[in-house]
Amino acid sequence: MPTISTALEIANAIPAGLRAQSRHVELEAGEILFRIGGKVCNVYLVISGEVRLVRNGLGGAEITLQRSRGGFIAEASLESKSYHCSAFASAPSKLMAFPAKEFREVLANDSEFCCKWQSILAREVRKLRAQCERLGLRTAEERIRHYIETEGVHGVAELSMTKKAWATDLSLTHEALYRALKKMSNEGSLRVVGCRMELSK
Amino acid sequence: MPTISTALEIANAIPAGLRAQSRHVELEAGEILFRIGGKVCNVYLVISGEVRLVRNGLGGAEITLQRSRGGFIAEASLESKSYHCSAFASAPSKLMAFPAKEFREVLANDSEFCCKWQSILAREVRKLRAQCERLGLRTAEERIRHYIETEGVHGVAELSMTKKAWATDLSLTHEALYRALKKMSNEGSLRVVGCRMELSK
DNA sequence: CGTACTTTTGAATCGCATCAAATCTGGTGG
DNA sequence: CCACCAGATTTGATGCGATTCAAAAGTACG
Repeated sequence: MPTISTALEIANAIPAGLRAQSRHVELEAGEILFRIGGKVCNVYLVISGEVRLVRNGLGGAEITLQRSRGGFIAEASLESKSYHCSAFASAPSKLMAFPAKEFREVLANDSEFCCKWQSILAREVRKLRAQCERLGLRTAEERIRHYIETEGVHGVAELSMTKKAWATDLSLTHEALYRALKKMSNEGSLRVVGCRMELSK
Repeated sequence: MPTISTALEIANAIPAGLRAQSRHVELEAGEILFRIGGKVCNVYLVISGEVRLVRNGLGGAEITLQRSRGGFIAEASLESKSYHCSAFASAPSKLMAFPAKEFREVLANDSEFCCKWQSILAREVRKLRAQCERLGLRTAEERIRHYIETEGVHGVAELSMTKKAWATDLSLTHEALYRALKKMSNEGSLRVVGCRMELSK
């Protein structure tokens, strides 16, 4: 079975009947997708851009629960009547909206999709755990190595994004990332060819 | 429905028939649970201690994919024949071992458990995403605030661990955590009473 | 060709890690 | 009950690495 990871691959795993009921949603930067407390009408799949799930903390500070640049958001809301957080686009974004009611029904009745859905969730769990470990590393170099080792194959990873966006994923400033890459290149521990990152030792 | 989060609550969500087939496993620090490439015989639930999933990177460096101090490990292995990583106890640990074959069968045939399993996975996903966001924050104070806001209720969190262990969760040294807590207490933005953390502004 | 964005480099600053050591705390055995 | 021990908690001094602010150079695209 092929690996399911990108948003479009996930979209293809969804039964045609349900996919036919989906709407395409486009949001400008800053536009709100749903508000905390609102009725759960849809489950969303982020195709491009960036959507943030947030809650207001004490003193009005905004707490980000999740930043999604691809994949499902609000899946957990399938189990509840109202949203536990708000969502807005932090960049121009494209999404697919699936009606929650029908999604639940398909999940309950289509055992094949049920199985695939579990697979999607399990994969997401594994990916997130690796990301947590990566973010727990203290230096830029360690995070870079960890990324290439876990996201790549045999010490080689092909970036599907700009280095600047990669820096955000690694929770580094782009300056810190560029400097670390150069240092590693100079030391000979990494070869950088365009978007191809190759660990050498 | 009550929130399922601790390892024991998860254990209780498992059908009695399957639970009856589980074994208790105790590991000393350093003991190996399974090796990469080995046949997937069991799925494990970490009750106490700490288990790490690791792979060898290039040059022999060990890459940690996950550190679990409670909850399932190797669920993703349910879909594969052999383990994609190795696992060992990094502290004296207690686990429950469920036979993978039977686990798969129950998951396929017991629709109630199937539903609950999805719920467990979805909850894990949500928790991990919040943790990723937290680890992406740059300062000790921000991570502390984020933890209390997301793991607590109305700005109040009761720690179920020592502050030292909390520091590990926040990916900080215990010294950095202690200092940040004191600074926040002095500034009046946090009240610390034993294990009770209360944000005030 | 111009504009927007990424990539790159530099200098100053800040916060955390590290190493060291003292104090406190809960639990154990004499 | 008290001495003792292991671990948690706390404080101090120092250094390193990332952030921040600034600016220049490169690049893709209309």
